[in-house]
Amino acid sequence: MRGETVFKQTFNRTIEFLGDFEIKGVVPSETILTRNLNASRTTVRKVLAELQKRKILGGSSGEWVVARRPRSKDLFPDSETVTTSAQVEKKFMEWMLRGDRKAGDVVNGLELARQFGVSTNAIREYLNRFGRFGLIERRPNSSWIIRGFTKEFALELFEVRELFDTRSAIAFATQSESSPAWKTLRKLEIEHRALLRKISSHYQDFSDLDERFHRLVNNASNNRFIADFYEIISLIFHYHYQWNKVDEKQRNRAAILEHLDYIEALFSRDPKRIELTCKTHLNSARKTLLASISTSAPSTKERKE
Amino acid sequence: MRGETVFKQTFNRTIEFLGDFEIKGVVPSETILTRNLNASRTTVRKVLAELQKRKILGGSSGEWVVARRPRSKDLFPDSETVTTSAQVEKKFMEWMLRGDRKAGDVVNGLELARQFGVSTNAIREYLNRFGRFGLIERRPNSSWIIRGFTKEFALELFEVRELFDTRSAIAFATQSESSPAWKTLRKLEIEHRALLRKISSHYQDFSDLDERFHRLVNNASNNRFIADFYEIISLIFHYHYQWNKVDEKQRNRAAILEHLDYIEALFSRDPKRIELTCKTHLNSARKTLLASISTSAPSTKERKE
DNA sequence: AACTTGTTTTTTAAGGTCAAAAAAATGAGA
DNA sequence: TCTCATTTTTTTGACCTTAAAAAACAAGTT
Repeated sequence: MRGETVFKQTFNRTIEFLGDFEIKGVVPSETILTRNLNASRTTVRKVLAELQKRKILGGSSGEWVVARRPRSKDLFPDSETVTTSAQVEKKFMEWMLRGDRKAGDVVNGLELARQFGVSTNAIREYLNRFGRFGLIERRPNSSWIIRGFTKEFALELFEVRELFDTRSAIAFATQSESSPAWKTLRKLEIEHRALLRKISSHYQDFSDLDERFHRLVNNASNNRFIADFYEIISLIFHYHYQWNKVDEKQRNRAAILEHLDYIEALFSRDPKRIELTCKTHLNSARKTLLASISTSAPSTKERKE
Repeated sequence: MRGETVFKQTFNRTIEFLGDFEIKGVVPSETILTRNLNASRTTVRKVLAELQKRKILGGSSGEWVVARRPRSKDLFPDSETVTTSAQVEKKFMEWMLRGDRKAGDVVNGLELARQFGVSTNAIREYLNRFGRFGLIERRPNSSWIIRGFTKEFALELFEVRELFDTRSAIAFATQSESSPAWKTLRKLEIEHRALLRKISSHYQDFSDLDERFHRLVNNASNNRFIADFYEIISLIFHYHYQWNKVDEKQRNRAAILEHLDYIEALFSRDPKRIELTCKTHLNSARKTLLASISTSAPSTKERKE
């Protein structure tokens, strides 16, 4: 059966939303809530009913009024608001990137299902979607096998990334002066400088900034395949950097400086300069990733062709 | 329940395989059959049992002997040997590319399942895999929606293709002289010339040749993401060209000539020339594809952001 | 006249179970 | 070490239940 995660998520979001309201403040209409909370009216109504039951909302139907300030106790715990698929992703990425997976090993769907506490269906669906990330490979009528988070993987990933990023960067520079992207870029530049100042304590904030910056540049290409590919990059980096803490502060500081060069180049609109700064940045990113990949020997169970 | 398509496929393949044997010829061991037929031993044994039942094989177990020549009547009909997933692909592509799908329309999994005569699971699995082709888009907790086989799609597809193909072509040219790819290329060149001679009657053979040629070049890049992307190209072209018969002979003739130029450039190993011939070819391919896309107006049901 | 909301009904996707087919492992004998 | 018989696991694919979305509609509001 379907879980109630959507309802619980929406419920929590509603409580956050109501946090800004005064006691006896009138709650907006269902339609407006639906839009703001990004859920269907059915779900919103269920949430409202629950809020009334808990005496957070009062007033007769037709006009809801905040009866008491919601407390953090009212929130559903995080553990109940993650969908199965999100759980699977997290657990699978951990299993894949942190576990000592060797090229040629088989992925046992049934075992994963048991291990993760989800149905085989959930695993199957995830594997199908994850397939395009290039870390596993399907053998028809048989299991998936692991290609591994290897040096080759990183090199191939960066080969394509370089092609796409340089292209996007040039496209970015040729946008019209009035494009809102320029403003966003300026904001990001300021954020970069701000982070640089408090780098020693906040260096962990970089990964988010990094993602936003590259996504902005990539969007300029306006190409779904390039955008799609960036999903792969994001996922890999998101999980991998979570666990790679070696020299993190140092690395992030260097990356910020590279970004600033890159941003300046974008503002200059000089293609040569853009290409240069972009490549410089990607080169050190590649180096970092490669350095973190343990050069483990291939499994004894070699893949049969 | 699972169908018996693998068994039936293997059965047919076994019969073909036995076609070369004499009456009373001894059949190879199960292990060897398993290797040759590309199936598991379990399936092979099931096939052998069936063959005995039909008196095609005789002799007591331990050593099978051909008892009678298998007849084509013994084969399972093709309709019973296609897996569900293959059926879904074919039907879906037809539905997607031939049907009058508008951007913004929703994909109704349930209805497709009914229409195609398969389970909803099969559809869901296919959609998940098909998602990366960029023709449909997922909305969480809701249906997939159609992005459409539009002009933009073709342009974005070719933008990436151009990046990848030129890169692969250069990589191809820098392969060592001893690489077997050169021999394959020479063979393909000969095939191209042969086809050119009998173009008026055999022009339909081009699509296969086209695919093999481009795949060869792309493989030189040795990059899983580039290879993966070529799967998209292949699928689109495979289905789309099946139905686009306008000026086919003419188009194919022109394409062969372009290929020959391209091949010659590859042999010359001159990067400039390679890039030029490659781009020329891609430009006309793009033109052809664009021309075949009906410039249909977007659906009235506009997609809500 | 567009926008609410209460109510009800219909559809659809998420996510689970289960049976059978196919694959893989095990064992025993030559 | 290669064979085949038997047993165990795993994948495939169909089915089923329920949460969520969506749609429909009357009645009330701005």
